[in-house]
Amino acid sequence: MSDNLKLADLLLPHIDKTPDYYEALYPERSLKEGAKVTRVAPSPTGYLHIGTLFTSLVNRIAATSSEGIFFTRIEDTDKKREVEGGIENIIDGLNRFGITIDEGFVSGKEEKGIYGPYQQSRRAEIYQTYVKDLIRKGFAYPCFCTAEELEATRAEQEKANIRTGYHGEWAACRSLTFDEIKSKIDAGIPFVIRLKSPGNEENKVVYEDLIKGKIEMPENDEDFVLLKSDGIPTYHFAHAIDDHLMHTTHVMRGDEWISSVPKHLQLFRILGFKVPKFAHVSPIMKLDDGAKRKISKRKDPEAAVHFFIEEGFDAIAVVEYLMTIAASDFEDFRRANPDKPYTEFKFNLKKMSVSGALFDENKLLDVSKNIISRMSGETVSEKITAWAKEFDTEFYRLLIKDQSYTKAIFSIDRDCAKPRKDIAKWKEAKDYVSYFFDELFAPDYTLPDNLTPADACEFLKAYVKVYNESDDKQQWFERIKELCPALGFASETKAYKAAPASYKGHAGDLSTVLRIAVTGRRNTPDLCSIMKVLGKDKCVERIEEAIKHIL
RNA sequence: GGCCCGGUGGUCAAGAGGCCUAAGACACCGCCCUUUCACGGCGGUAACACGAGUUCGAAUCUCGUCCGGGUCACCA
Repeated sequence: MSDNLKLADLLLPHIDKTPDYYEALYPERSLKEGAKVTRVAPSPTGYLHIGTLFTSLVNRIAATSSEGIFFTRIEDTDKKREVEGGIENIIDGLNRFGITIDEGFVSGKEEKGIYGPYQQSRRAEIYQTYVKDLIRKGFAYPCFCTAEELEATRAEQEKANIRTGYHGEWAACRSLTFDEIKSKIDAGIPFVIRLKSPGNEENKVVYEDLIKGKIEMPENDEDFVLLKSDGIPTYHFAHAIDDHLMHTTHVMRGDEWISSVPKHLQLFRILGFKVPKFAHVSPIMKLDDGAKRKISKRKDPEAAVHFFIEEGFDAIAVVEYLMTIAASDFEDFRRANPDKPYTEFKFNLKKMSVSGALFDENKLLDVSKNIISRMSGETVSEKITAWAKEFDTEFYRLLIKDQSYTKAIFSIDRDCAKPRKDIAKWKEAKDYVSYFFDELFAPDYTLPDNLTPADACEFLKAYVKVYNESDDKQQWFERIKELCPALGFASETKAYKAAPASYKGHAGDLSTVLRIAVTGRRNTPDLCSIMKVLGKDKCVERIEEAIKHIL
């Protein structure tokens, strides 16, 4: 038996399968020509990050556009960084944003698909089988170096101005004999398995990135770690094995991975796997003190997608905004098809930005306003109620007290040809509708400069007498006009503008007075509708109260 | 520092050698519409990082400079 075979058995004695077993276990997928199999492979280290949402969305839409498959895989190979509930946080987060998952973890607990397990910590045996095979073939070896030794090597390299890393002659354990290894193993010294890299730094590897284009880099010659001392693989190795076995056609991930591509390419080649297409997406950036930088989990609240939910952004608004960043032609699609779901958009990798976009809250707000303006009053009312239930109990109680009243409030100036666009996030709604609830009503009775308290009150007193709840919008305004002459105001704005000196003001000014009296503010949606929702008793009560304050 | 990637208005971007006197969207400003505010309409301010080259012709191709970003782990 050759040393390599003996070594393989010595290092991984419990592994009795060969790669063939798994190759047969996970057959090719039968999908239509051109279908993309994509995935997102988060590690459960915290909350769903805006960047993860973004790449998930891109992967999802790429699969959808090609009638392919999008799956999730949990990369929990680093036990130290894992957090409780990490999988739920991420997967349920994706669900919350409407990212449908065809395969893998479809919820925090439930897994679907025949290429599993979709969690790397449960795939140890698979990785080890392939590693064992690599050892047999002389492409991998055990390394017993301690962190201190590695650090010392590094220091020495830096001092001598040599490229750092575990490569070539610096790969101390590369040339260990079988007997040396055996005695270390017998002594119980922990070890990792490293790749015996056949690469040469002088050579170039070239690959075509679907987003960035042709990229040329030095070949990998680093004997990087395949299996950590706990027998769990590093990202690089797990990526190669999993994406091969799960038949991923397009690996679309954050562009921080670009520099690792030579490692991956080498791995795929040595393992005899077909190389998937790579597309590296640029991160979402943020402006910090005038400098552009990647949104960071630690510094930026908006890194956690939960932030947007709390702020009251509708999930679909965030997704649509992300789509505008993801594809430069998405806005054209949206304009041409205002009512189609974004999932019908034909996504093309070529339309993805090469450089990272700065996160633009203004744009998000705008996208959001447009989306909300297209929702029915009922939908808006339901969504706001749902949001309040989670984040503002005081508001929630008011909203559910009388649901038809709540619905009526949010239906004003909605469901029409020119719907209002003044709500961009649910958090704003409370202030926006506060005057509909006595508990929130905080009036400011300050009159515009051109109106005197006396005129205002005289008008209000007269108005109460003629107010008819069943008037339509036109009749409603007629009432105000009719009161104008007696008060010295112009019924028609044009008349006033033609001879401002002859009047104290015009009908519009008096409607402002009424608006202030009823709502306690100068700017609101259509007053006639508001008064109808409020009801005559409440309006009269408000007007009488206002008169007391104005005088 | 080595290796990669990028650089068009404040932001996102269109742009593949002549169609560029450089689209569009957001933001900002002005006007119009209008009973307020929104909406809508019209208009405006504002950009090819810099320097060489290639070419009849460069935002577009090449090189250099500068500036940003990423990466150099038993993290992903």
